[in-house]
Amino acid sequence: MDPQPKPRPERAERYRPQEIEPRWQRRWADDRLYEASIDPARKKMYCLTMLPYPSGDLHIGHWYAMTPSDARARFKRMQGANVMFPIGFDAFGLPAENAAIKRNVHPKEWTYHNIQAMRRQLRTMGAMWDWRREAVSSDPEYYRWTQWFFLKLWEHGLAYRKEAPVDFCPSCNTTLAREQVQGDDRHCERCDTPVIKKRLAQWFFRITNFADALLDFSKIDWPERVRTLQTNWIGRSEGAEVVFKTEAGHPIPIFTTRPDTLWGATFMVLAPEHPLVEKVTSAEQRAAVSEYVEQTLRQSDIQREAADKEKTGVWTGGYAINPVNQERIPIWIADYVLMTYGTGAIMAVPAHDQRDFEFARRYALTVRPVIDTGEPLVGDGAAMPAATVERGTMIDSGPLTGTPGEQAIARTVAWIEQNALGKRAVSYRLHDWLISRQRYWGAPIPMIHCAMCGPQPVPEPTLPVLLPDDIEWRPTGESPLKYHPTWKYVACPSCGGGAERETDTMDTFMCSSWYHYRYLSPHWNDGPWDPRELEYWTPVDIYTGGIEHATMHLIYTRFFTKALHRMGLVPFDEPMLQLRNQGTILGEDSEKMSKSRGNVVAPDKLVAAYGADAVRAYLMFFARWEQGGPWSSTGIEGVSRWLQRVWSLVVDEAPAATASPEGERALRRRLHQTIQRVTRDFEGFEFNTVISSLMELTNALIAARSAGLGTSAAFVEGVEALLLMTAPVAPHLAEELWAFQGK
RNA sequence: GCGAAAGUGGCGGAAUUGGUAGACGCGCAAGAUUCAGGAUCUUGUGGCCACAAGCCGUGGGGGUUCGAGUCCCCCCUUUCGCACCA
Repeated sequence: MDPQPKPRPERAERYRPQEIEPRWQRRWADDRLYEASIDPARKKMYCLTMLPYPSGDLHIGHWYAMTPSDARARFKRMQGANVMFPIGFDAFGLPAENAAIKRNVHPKEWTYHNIQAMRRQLRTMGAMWDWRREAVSSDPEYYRWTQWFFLKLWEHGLAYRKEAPVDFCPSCNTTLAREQVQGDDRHCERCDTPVIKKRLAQWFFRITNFADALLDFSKIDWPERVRTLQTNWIGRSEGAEVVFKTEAGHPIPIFTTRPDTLWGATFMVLAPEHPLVEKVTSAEQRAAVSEYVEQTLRQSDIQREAADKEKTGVWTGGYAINPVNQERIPIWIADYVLMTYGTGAIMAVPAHDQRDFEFARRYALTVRPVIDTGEPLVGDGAAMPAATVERGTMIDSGPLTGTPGEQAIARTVAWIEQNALGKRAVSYRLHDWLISRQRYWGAPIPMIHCAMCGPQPVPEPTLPVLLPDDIEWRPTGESPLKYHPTWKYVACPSCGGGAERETDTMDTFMCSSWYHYRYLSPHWNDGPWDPRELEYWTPVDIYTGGIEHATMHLIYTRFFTKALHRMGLVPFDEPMLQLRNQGTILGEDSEKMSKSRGNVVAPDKLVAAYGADAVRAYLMFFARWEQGGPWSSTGIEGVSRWLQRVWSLVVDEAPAATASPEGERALRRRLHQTIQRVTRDFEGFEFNTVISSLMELTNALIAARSAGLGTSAAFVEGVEALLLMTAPVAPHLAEELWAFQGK
């Protein structure tokens, strides 16, 4: 090291981020510094942050998600990894269509205009985006492959069409999107009529085929919270399916987790929508049953599923036969039984299930204990205060009477199977993924309906099925594609006869399930990706974004990759090896930021006032990243002052030198402690302590310089290391000072 | 109701493995500079106490230990998740 200070180039003496930041951003772009290319000699690192929806304005939440992710990607790059950090837009979706209806702008125009604006804002972050890899999900060259994947899923039996209930307004005579149904009484947003559920043929993906695979997190390092959310969402229960029969002989399969209580079933309950309700209802009960069913159909799921609600139901007049003891038991309908879980029918065992117990008490139905839990038993159950749900010895249970609690379920299941009354079964809360949207601004589902041949896939070479631009906005609630004068009419690819295109589009979560693959080669025309890029870069090494997607995007994308793996398209079955979630940034009043509250923090203004580096550093400093917290306008000034101090540390002349081997030793010690801590904390996404360690080092260097060590080797080393460690956080400042020092 | 996590100054938050609690920053106070304000710099800043000494102090109560923010038990509070899932 040269102990003499270098002659300093003419340069502004004050730190002016607004002047240096655009200059370095241009320079990095000109040098193609962050364009990542395949390099087998280096360790690759695919760093991914969730792609934004092009709402038209980048808010502070985007900065909070993206800039610390960028800092970590930069840290990895400085450690020698070949880092790819791409960006793109999740560009299909409802807001574009709403803008079209409200303001008469075409969704395409609205979307691409917003993308332009957001690209500009994204550039001000000073992030190491590899713009060559940018992908926009509404580009035909993108959705061509979204459609292609749909066809692959169809070919492999993972896509299917089935009737499913949708919200329907009986007055407007149309289906409604979820957002168009309002209020507790679930009324139509246009005419205030309460909506009803209507069955409509829609497309599904068989995500339930992967339910057990999705419960296995052993290959990925994802936060516990997300794993719990997904596990609960999938909701796996083990038990048995047992087939009851109506008196007329119609089978009624039921699912139970407590087959050991079969002998205690004193009635059955069907969901009001259950297809057998019609058949079992007696003439005398028909009126009461119809009324109850209609009433239920109007209720929202939330109302229906409120646990504290008093249980209601109606007897159908029909009876079923319990297959284990041939007992004749009444069949009821009640809305506490859900058509969407299990088989939509239950055996009710009031003695050992609290819900059945409450129902039985209300309607004076028999309660018969068949499990001895050690509590004093009351013969016929009439005096039980509540259901006993614990395991215990089976009593009054025919051939299995006396079976101890630990073996009760296993033995009963074996007995059921031997006697062909049912079988071991697993039930999930997770349902198949409904991907049909009665909307325009999405990827058209590439299927053709032929009256002769049934649903036919659009032939691959003719993809993409392009969205027509000339669309009329009618307030129908149905896909505008349906009303296009010509678009849907095509020849059947199989028989050549007249046929119609599917007019629904795909859920945008389909587009975002695979975007990390399109980033590899966004303009590749021979497939969804360039296989060489796939081989080198995937899977994603680190994924960052909000936890609000835990049971949507983050489940869908795992399903998607597992499906691709099963089809042999990718060699792994998890898309992202490591996941980290940032918290939420609140307004200065500790409330959620919202325009109506007026507590929104605009990053553009902050950049103008303090520079991107200060915004980046403050977002990393003010709270634990996973936790988030309220914004502070004075807090960012503190961080800005720190950057000013780093600036003057490098730029200002040092005072007269004094030799101090002791002081140098202490400084080196501090430096190496800092290096160790900063490395460890970057590794663990603990950005707040990265910054505080850097502040401490800065303060120590300032103190050392005042003490006369400003020209010592230890000081020069310290400043150099400080700039290197600051670079991921405040890249523009670090570049400028590095250049200033003539490095 | 069930499950999980967390409670540290006026505030955001630090404290590898049990080893000087409160790093770093905000705020506040005093001083310097300034016509003034702002900005900047210096010093101080957990509580009690005039100061020092000293004592107290990591939600509350008990315990283990030479030593507890950290480990164990009970209670309180907050946040998050699930919530008729048969």
